[in-house]
Amino acid sequence: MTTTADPRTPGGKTLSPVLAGAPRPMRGDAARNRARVLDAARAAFSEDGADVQMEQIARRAGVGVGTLYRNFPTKQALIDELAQRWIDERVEIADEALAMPDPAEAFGWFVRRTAEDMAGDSGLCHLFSDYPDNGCPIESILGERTEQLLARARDAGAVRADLSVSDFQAILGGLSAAIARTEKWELFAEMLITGLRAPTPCP
Amino acid sequence: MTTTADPRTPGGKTLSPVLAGAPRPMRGDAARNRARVLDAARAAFSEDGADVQMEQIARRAGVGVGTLYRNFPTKQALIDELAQRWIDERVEIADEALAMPDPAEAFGWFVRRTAEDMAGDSGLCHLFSDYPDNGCPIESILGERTEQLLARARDAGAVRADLSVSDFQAILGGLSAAIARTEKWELFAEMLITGLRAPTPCP
Amino acid sequence: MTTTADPRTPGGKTLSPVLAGAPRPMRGDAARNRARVLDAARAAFSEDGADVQMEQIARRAGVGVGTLYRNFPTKQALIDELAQRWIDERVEIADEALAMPDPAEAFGWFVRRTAEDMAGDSGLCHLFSDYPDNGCPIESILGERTEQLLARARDAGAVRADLSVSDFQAILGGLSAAIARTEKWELFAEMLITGLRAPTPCP
Amino acid sequence: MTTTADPRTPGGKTLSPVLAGAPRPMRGDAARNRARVLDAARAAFSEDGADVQMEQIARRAGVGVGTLYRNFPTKQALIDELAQRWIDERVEIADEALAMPDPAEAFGWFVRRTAEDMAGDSGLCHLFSDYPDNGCPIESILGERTEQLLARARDAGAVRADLSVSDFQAILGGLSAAIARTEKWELFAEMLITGLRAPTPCP
DNA sequence: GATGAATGAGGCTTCATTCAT
DNA sequence: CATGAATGAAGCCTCATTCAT
Repeated sequence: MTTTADPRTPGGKTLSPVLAGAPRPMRGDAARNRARVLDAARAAFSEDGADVQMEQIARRAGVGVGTLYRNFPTKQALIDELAQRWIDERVEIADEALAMPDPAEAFGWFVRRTAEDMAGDSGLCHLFSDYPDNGCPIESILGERTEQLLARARDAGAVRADLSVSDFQAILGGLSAAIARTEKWELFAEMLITGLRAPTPCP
Repeated sequence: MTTTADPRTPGGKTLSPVLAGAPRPMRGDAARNRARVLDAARAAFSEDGADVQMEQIARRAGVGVGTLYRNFPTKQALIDELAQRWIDERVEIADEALAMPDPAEAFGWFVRRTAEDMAGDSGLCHLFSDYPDNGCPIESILGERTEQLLARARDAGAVRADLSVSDFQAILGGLSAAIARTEKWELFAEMLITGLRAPTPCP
Repeated sequence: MTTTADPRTPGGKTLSPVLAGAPRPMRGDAARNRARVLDAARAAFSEDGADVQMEQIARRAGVGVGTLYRNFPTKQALIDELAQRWIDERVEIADEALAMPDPAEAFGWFVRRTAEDMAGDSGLCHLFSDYPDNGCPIESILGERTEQLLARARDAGAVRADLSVSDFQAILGGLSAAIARTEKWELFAEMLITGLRAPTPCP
Repeated sequence: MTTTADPRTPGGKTLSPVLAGAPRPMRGDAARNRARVLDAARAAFSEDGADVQMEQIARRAGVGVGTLYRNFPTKQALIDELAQRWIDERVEIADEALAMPDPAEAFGWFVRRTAEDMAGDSGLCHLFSDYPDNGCPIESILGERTEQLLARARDAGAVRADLSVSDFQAILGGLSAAIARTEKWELFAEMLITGLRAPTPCP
C-alpha cells in the first residue's frame, strides 16, 4: 500500500559517476525538499485548517510555490499524500496489534494509539474533519489487517456484535473531530473502548 | 422544503379568512422567502458542505442572490443563523430533559435526541464539522440549562466524574462528524451513553 | 428653460369633483413628494457624495424607492433635475445682474452670489465635482443671459479680454470644487474677481 | 506608455551584457510591470474617472488583474500610490522653488509649474476631483517645504495675508477641477497668482 | 531544478431598477 | 399610487495553477 517513494532509498544511481566532477547529492536535496514540504503542509493544516493557501505552505517550507507543484501536481495530491501516509502508519500499527495475543487488549491498544497519534498531528485531524466535502480518505483506512483486528475483537466479545467496519470508520472520523477540538485523547479513547464493548450482563 | 413549521400556524393555511381577525400580514411572502432560503441553505450545506456558493443556495431556494443578501448580510451570517437555530433547539430539548425526574434517564434522552436531530439535519452536521476553521458555535451550545443537565447526571453517577463541560462539547462535535459519515445515530448515541457512564464496579 | 412642472400650479383639475366624496389633494401630495425627494437627494449628495444609494435618498425623503422611480425614471434623471434647477436659478440671478447699471459691479455680484449659493448647497458642489465623469451639466450653465453678462464685463474691461465663455465655465467648476473643500466662499470669490480683471497698468 | 523613466537606466537596454558588471536584476520585468500598471492606471483614470474598473486598468497595462493585486492590495492602494507620487513630485518642485531668491517669483513659479503638471496628467486631476468622497490626499500635499513657500510669499506681500495653508490647498483642488475641464492651465495659473496677490493700493 | 511573478476563473457582495402586493 | 422585496448584472478581490527567468 505504501506508494510514496521512500526517501531513504540508498542509491538511485547517479547516471555517470565518472563524468560528474562532484558527487551530485541532487536526489538527497529533492527528497529533503519533499519531506520539508510535507512537514510544512502538516503544520499549516494544523494551524490554519484545510483552507491554507499553497503559498503559505511554501513559505513555511522555505521554498517557492513552484517547488510545491514540482512535487505534487495538485493541492489535493498533497493532501492525499498526507492522508495516505497516515493510513499507512495505521496499517503498521494494526500489524503490531495483530501480534498481540489478547484480541480485546489489541483492539484497545489500537484505539488508544490511534487517538494518541491523532492528538499529536492535529493537521490530520483537521483534514479528516474537513474531508467529507471532498471524499474522505478515512473511509479507506481499514485495510485487510485492520478489518481482522476488528473482527477478532468482535468474536472475542470485546466489541458489540452489531458494529460494522464502516461504523467503526465513521467513529474514527468522529474521534478525529473531537480531538481537533480538545486534545484530551485519553478520555475519548476510553469512552470508545468502553462504549463499544459488547453489553456484558453484570452477574 | 421542510420549512421549519411555524408554531403559530397549527394546520396549513387557515381555511376561513373570515375567521382570521388579523389583517393579512402581507409580508407573508417575505417571511416565506426567508424560510425557503434557510431551508435551501440547510439542504445545500447538507449536500455540498460549507463551501457551497451563495448562488447555489439562491438557486435552490428559487430566488436571486440579492434576496439572500437582503435577509443575511453575509454568508457567515446565514451560517450563524442556522447554527443559532440549532443551538436554540438544543436549549429547548434540554429544558424538556430537565423536567424529567431521573438524571440518568434525562441525560440519555438528551443525547439520543440530539443524535437523532443531527441525523435528520446533515447540513448542520457538516457545518459543525467544518466550523472549527471559523470559530465553532458548538462551543457555546451548552447554555446554563445544558450545563445543569450534565452536572446532575454527573452527581447521580450517570456520567464519569472527570467529564468536563468542554469535553462534552468536543464529544458532541465528534458525534456530528460521525453522523455526517453514517446516519446510524442510535449506535453512536448508545456508545456515548455507555462510554461516558461512571465506571461502576461490577459486583 | 424651466422644465420642471412647478408644484405651485394652482389647479390641475380633479376630474370629477362631484363623484369624489372628499376633495382629492392627490396632486398636492404628489408635488409634495417630488419636492421632498429632491430635498432629500440634495441633502444626501451633500453628506455622502454622488455615490449615495437610491435607498438612502428614499429613506431620507421618508418614502419607498418605488416613489423615487415614479418621479424620476433614473438616478441620473434625479441628478439632472437637481442640476437643472440650479442652472435655472443661475439664469434668474443673471437676470438680476443684467439689470444693474455697472457691468463690473454686475459681474462681481454674480460671481459672489454664485459662490455663496454653492457654499449653501454643498450637495451641488459635490455633484459638479464628480460630474465630469458622466457629462458635466455645468457646461451648459451659461445661457444667453449669462453670456451677455460676461460679454459686457469684458467690454467694460472688468474681465480679461482672453477669457472665453467656456473658460469661465471651467472656472466655475473649479470654484465648486474649492468650495466643496472649504466653504470660505468669500475669499475664493474675491480671488476670482481680482484674478480675472483685465491687467490694468497701474499708473 | 510614458513609463516614468527609470533613473537608473539612462538609455534603453544596456547594449553589451558583457560590460554589465552586475548580474541582471532579473526582476526587471516585474519592476516594468509595476510601472506599466501605474501608467495604465493614470491613463485609465484620465479617460474614465476614478470609477474605472480594475479589469480595464489591467487590460490597458496588458496584464491580468492578478498582477494588479500583486502590486497593490486594493484599488484604493493603487489610487493612493498615484496620489502619493504626485505629492512627492510637488515637494521636489517646492524645493526647487525654495532655492529661488525672490519669494514672489518662487510662488508664481510653483503655481505655474503645478498647473502645468496637472494639465499634463489629467488622470490625477480626476482623482483629485473625485477624491473628496474618499478622503482627499491633496489635503496633505503641503509638506513643510510647501508651507514655507507660502509663508515666505505671504511675508513678502506676494499673497494675501489672510490666505491660510488650508485655503491654498482648497484652491489647488479647485485648480485641478478647472483643468480637468479645460487644459488651459496658463490662464488659470495667472488668475490665481494675480487673484491671490496682496491688494496693493494703486498709487 | 528552483523561484516567484503572472494568470484568470470564480467567489462574495453591491446597488440601480423592476414588480408583486 | 406607494411600498419595499426581489432581481441580477457587474465590481472587487482570492488563490490554485502555470510559466518565464
